[in-house]
Amino acid sequence: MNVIDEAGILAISTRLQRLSDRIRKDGLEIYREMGISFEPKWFPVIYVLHKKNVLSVVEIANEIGYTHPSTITLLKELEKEKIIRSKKDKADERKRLLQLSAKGQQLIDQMGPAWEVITAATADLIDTQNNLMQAILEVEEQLKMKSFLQRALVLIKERQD
Amino acid sequence: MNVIDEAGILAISTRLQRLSDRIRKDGLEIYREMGISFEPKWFPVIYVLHKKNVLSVVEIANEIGYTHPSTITLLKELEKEKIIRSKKDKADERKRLLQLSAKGQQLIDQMGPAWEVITAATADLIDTQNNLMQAILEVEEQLKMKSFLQRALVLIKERQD
DNA sequence: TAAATATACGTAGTTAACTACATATATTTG
DNA sequence: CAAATATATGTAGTTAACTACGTATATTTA
Repeated sequence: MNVIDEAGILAISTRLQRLSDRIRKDGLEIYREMGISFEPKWFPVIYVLHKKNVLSVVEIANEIGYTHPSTITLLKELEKEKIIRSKKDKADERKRLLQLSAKGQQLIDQMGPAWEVITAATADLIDTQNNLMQAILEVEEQLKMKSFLQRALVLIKERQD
Repeated sequence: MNVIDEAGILAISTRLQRLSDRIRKDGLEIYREMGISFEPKWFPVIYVLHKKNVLSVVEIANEIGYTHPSTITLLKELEKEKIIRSKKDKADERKRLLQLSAKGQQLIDQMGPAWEVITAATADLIDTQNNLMQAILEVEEQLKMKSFLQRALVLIKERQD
């Protein structure tokens, strides 16, 4: 990956994705290694239901930052696995409310130690001069202030003058 | 995305992907804004052929860090767009050699300014206390020394003792 | 309060990467 | 030098996200 490495900042999106992928793949292995039948892609949904108890489809989607169709696909899988269950909201018939099942609760208990391991291993991995997690947080702050596109548009405008 | 944000380091893979996606989408807009008909996903291939002139399929795949089937799909698209062309390697009949076409070269010339803008806008975006590009480089170095999985396995082993 | 709009959920199809497998040519080895 | 192995390319099918669009219910407004 010589050339992409040389391209540096210009290929930052590709690099971020590559890194994400690598970490996710190893994440799957870690769960396996610890005897937990769990897919990393389920993490956001499981985690949010663990923290918030009962949420609707769109609420979950917003919390985890996915679109609702993607979320629905995940929810279907998790319901099939009997990790979560759903019921209609009586107050608002449009809504479907999701929560962890007993099996899901058990899974959470099992996952506690795995999460500790993953957290510690990640902390170990990113403990460098420029901390990756901090960098992500800082860039997300920057994006809140001004999007990447807006920054570029300013530069394009400057060039035209 | 409150909860995922709170999960912090535990959801780092999700965060990296989200960031990559956001930058890529704005990247597409930047090219459009500058009147260049170009998709960000083509970048790695175009860039490597710009730098190295003539390469085989697998050489390109290795350079850009994708699998060869993914690379073949990209090459097909680019050939259809007449941005690159290919010929058999006479010395090794298994190989197909790729290079930029005249149209591809023109595209490169057009893209120079866009790359400058993207580079500058990215530099602006990630110029925070913990520099994202540096953090990526450092983590990649860490991974070379010891994979994420290996780090986790050490911790799992410690727990068992 | 009927009509217009907004919200919640769902389905269908797309995208951009992947893995697994197949085939052709080249290289190495018994 | 024939057989085994390695390399290069290609195809088929999968995955995990997406966008676009449709329907049902709730809310707002003329």
